[in-house]
Amino acid sequence: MSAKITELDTEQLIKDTARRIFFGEGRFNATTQEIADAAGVNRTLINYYFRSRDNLFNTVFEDAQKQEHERTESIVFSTKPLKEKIMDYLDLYFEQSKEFPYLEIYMVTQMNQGCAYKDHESMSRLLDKFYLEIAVEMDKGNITKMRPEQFMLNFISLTCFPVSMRPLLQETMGFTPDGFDRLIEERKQIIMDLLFKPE
Amino acid sequence: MSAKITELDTEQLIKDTARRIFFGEGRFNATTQEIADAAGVNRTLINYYFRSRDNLFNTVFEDAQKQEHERTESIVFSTKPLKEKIMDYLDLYFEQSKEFPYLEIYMVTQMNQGCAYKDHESMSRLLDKFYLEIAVEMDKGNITKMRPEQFMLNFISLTCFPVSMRPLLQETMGFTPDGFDRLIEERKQIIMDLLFKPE
DNA sequence: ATTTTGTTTGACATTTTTGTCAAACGCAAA
DNA sequence: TTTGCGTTTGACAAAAATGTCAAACAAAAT
Repeated sequence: MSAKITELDTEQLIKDTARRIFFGEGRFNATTQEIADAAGVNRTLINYYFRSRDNLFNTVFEDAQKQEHERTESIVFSTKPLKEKIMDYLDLYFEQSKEFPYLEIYMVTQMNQGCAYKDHESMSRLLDKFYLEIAVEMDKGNITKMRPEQFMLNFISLTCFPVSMRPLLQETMGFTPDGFDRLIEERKQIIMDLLFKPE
Repeated sequence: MSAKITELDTEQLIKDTARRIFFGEGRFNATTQEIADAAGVNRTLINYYFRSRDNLFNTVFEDAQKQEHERTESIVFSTKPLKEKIMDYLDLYFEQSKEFPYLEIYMVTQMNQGCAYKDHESMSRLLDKFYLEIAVEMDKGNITKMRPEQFMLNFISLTCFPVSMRPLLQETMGFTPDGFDRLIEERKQIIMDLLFKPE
């Protein structure tokens, strides 16, 4: 019944390192050895704390999923008007994408390998709330009328794609890392202008 | 000096199968055994025709890159007006995405693992041409003024993201496969309306 | 000081995946 | 028929990655 005080929990250290390698560096099939090395621990500890490699992967995956969900929830269920919520989300997303640019892509590949989404319940509550607010703004004439799902897709696409596909886009479109950062920063305003009608 | 007439070239069959597994099913770390099985050939043939697994992967990757590039080129360098080019691209993209939804994601992960983009030369010619046409339309007042790169990003994001992230979106947003197909089909018009000002 | 408990380690076993090779095969040319 | 040649195969070797285990260790509890 200890819990080691000397340094940060080894278990957490392994998780953090794995997360960085997966979502930060995009090295989705890093070996347990590589993760252990990066964390500066013995590889066997991965088995000690997480039975198997698969288990570590799932744990890290689910943690990230949960965290992202919570952050989104706290924005969507705040009392601010929709427009501000969307700006908040843009800030949050572009910020976290600096640390973990590959998170969504990883989720897609996982999703595809039979890893189902966990919390349908709360996700659909979140979507319902969001769709409702969108519909209201459409009635007020602040947003072009369309199915709320389409608005949602527009919003997410414009926000996430440049971040998720950054390596590809940066390479093919011929940007320097700095240049691309500036491009992303500029996008906040451009996205808002696309989503909402001018006043 | 034969070239086997009985059935399609084995070499091509392997390539096609690998392509389907990578880009069609998103199983990016399929083993050579799995690919051979899917193609209905002996695994050793992969080594016979493509020396190594890596070599097969690269070949398939470069072929796809080249093919996509050619198709894009033929649209961008056609004589049609910009608006029609963009509609053509939407059609092309949504069509091919039915067969290979994971192509872009695969490229991103590859890109990240040190696989550089090949044909910078012709890509930048293509982009220049495109940017020029966009600028002209902006002057005419048909497109909201912004950096052409941003317009490009908007266009690609709106088009590619829903396709690339389909497994994730479908799952989290609670769509049936058919429902999502309809959503995608509806998007063509929605994207056009977002990109161009109403006449 | 000794025991206990949770952690860490290295050596080893197992499993998975890839690569090699000689022999078999089938077909067309000599 | 036989020879030559590209293709195909299964058995085997090698490599890479994961998982297990007993023993060492270190710190707290007795």
